[in-house]
Amino acid sequence: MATQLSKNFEHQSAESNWYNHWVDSGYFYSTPDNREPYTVVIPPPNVTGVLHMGHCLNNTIQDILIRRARLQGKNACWVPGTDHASIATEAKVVQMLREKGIAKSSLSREAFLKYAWEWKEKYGGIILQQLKKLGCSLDWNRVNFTMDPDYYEAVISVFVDLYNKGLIYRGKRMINWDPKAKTALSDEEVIFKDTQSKLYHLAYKVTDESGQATADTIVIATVRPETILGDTAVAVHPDDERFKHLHGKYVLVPLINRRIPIITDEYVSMDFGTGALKITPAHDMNDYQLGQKHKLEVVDIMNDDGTFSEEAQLFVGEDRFVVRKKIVPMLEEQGYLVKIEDYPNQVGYSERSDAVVEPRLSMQWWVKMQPLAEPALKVVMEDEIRFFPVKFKNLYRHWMENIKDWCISRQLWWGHRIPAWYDNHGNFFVAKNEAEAKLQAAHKLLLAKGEVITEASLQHAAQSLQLVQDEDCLDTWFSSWLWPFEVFKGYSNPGNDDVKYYYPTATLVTAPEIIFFWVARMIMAGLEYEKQIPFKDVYFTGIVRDEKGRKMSKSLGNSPDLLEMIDRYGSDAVRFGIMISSPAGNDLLFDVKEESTLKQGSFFVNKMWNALKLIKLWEERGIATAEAKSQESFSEINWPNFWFEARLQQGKKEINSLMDQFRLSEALKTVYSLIWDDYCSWYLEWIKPDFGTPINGHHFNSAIRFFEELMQLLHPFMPFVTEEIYHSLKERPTGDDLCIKVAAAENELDLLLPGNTPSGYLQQGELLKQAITAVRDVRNKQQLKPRDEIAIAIETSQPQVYQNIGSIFGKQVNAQISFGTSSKAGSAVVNIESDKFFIHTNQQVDSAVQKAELLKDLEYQQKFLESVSKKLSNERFVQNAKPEVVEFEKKKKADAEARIRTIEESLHSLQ
RNA sequence: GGGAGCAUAGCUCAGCUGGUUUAGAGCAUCUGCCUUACAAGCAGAGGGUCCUUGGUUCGAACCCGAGUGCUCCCACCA
Repeated sequence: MATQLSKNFEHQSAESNWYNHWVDSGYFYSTPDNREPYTVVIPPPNVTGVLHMGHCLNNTIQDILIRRARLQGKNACWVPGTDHASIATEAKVVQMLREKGIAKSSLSREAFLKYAWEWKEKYGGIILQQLKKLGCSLDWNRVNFTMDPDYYEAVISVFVDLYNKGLIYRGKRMINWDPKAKTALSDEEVIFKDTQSKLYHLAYKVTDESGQATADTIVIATVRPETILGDTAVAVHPDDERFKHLHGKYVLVPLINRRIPIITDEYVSMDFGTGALKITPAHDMNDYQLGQKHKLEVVDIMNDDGTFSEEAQLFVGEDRFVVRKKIVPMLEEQGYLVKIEDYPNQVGYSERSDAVVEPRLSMQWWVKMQPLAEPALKVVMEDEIRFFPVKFKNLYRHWMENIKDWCISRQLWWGHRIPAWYDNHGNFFVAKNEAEAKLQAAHKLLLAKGEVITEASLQHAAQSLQLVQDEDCLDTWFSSWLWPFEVFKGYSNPGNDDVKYYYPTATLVTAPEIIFFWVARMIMAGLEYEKQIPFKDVYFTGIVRDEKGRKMSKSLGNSPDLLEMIDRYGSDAVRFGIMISSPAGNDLLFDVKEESTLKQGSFFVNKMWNALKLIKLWEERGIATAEAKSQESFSEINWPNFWFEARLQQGKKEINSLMDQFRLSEALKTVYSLIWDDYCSWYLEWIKPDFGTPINGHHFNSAIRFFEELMQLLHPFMPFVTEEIYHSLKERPTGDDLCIKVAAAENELDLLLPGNTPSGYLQQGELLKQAITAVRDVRNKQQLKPRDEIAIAIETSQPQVYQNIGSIFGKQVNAQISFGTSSKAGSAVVNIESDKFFIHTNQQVDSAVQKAELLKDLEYQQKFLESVSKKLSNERFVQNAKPEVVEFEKKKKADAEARIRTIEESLHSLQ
């Protein structure tokens, strides 16, 4: 029965219909069973995020992997979820409040969090809805959020556990301080601006043994002369000859005459400034580290609002910039100032208040990384976890071998609050909740008082205690590092069926920029808490750039509106467009203006749609069911089917191997060309019936079966149009959907090719294609219209090769075919291998064109022969090269010689 | 400053263990076609100093050294 197909694939309605059908049929839901699991956990997008190109690439890749696993008969489980993203979300909420005229500082923590949760309820999860439009086959029964009650508890409990294991400690750290907003800033919130600064050269007096100033001085260079009041050393390079006589001596800080040591460190560069560096541990990141290394005193000369403190001795209560203005003339007056140079440098400004950021020491929480990093490095180096592409192994090793402790506290409210409580004696207690913290405090108190500790006395003492919880939150990554197992409640409910079945997960797909933030830490947490790696393979995607090579970002405004693109081109086309040029780990240029790959994608959809229309047209016109009369005619009739079968199996193997290596864009290119070139351009043309004749039944049935198999191959990449075509090809019983149709395993690929090997069919096919193309080329060059009839005489030593393809050949080039030597004056000639094709036509052949073509070919072959002969006459080549290589060169030589003979004969016949 | 990577057709990229490479694909270009699925198409064609340079080798796009240009990550230099 005839099916009415619309002119185009109507993606807008079809895509959402299919998606709903898949979800309603439960195809994306997974529960443990006896199949092999294939698990992927989504890198949780920010809860308030919206879909951008990065997500699109990342999630398309995951969907391709998951859908392929499903078609391989595995139990595919893709877990969705979102991240609370403390900094980003808090910033958005603060901005929203500011627009309403509410300052965060005017709100209590509770009131702020209420706004934040309202915001999350309103905007959270929009991105997950957008992923549905993209076709992502996520298990919607398993949505997780890093601040779900269970998850929150797991994070807190991991903190307490690591603290009890001695892996979490408190320590001072240099942070970016905003003196205007009086808050700490994360590195991401600091904007560096090019600034024209001045470099002040200051002379420090060197002291003698009694501590008195001598005439000797050492000159340092600084852009912040006001900070000299906090200096606790002067550093020089140990090999610097200019200062060797000063090693171990002391100098006096100008104006206040504090005695500080001269230290040596290779950190100091000899060729910058004066080669001598003042060290101010309290007010400079690097100085702080040097200070730690050399156990220097820390003198903090500033208050939290940027004014000078008592410690400074001078300018107490005055602003840092005022001090800078005042101190320079003072230094000059007293003879300390040697010179002032212009010096362009970068100065950090607060993203929020535009104040110049002040590096400042503060108490933070830390995770000791060394013990966690060692096993996590090992599993990657020994390929228990494989990285694609491998180049990231090096990067990973370098970082893991030089790992620094992880600062996990953030001066934010939105997130997991640090489970530490303080009493007013400077003690702190780490516990899962306030009650437990109080018990700890009570225990300590009773112990100190020497009182008897009983359950009752503890409870009693605890009741009267007042503790204050730490104000800070944990770094977002401190929750997301638990993601691969906690989405299955692996920590909160250890050893449950889900975590046993799904963990370790199969593949993690993520961006290389978070290899340290996230990937490395998940490996650590997985090994620490599940005693197993969290995933077997990590696929690093590229960075999406625009046509000018710029990273796509909101601030540049060069990120296209994805939902609009999906509306216009369809999800399949968008997926195609983004995948066709994105090899693993390589950046991918996405031409937003031209949208060329999107167009290519939608052209491809259209092409397949038209192939479907052709088959439907054949069906309408009736199918010839007559059996072949003989074995010969059976082979001849079925030759295109056998050829395509062979080609298809070859393609499948190639695609499987590419997919196994995560070479997804190449796999897609291979399917694309298999469908467009081999199936549409060659196969369908070869079986196309003559006008007015019905299609042969063997051809029709094979065409449908091949189309189904091609749709199955393409389905992971372009799920919607493939499902639609699959259903349009035939009536299907309920539940017969491409989305879950398990493909034959590679070792089951039945060739069923009678009387020949696949390579025989493939070779014959190549010959046929070559012959057709060559004759068409002659037609073009001789300006023969496709309708002009011609006759071709093939002169060949092995006519049996043409037995099954002769008639197709004749039809494709619109020619009468005969065999034998029948060169005629005025005919054109082409050479395929060592066969000659004489083309007879009623029209006058342009023999100059013919001759030129042949001579060009001849020249090429002669040069080729020359290079091969040269190689073969090189004794050392014959001696050293592998025998098979030499053999091959000999064959190349023989072939070239035969070919040259053929061309010469053809040329001769033209005379 | 430290580390990593890249450089092949106009553009985006393949080219795996050095020898089917006198280097492939897609897009773009050019020519001819409204041929009864598809002009969003069909048919055909042209297009390369494999960044430069030195070396290793019988043999280099591929391995090594140097140079040039670009990109990314980390630390952001008094």
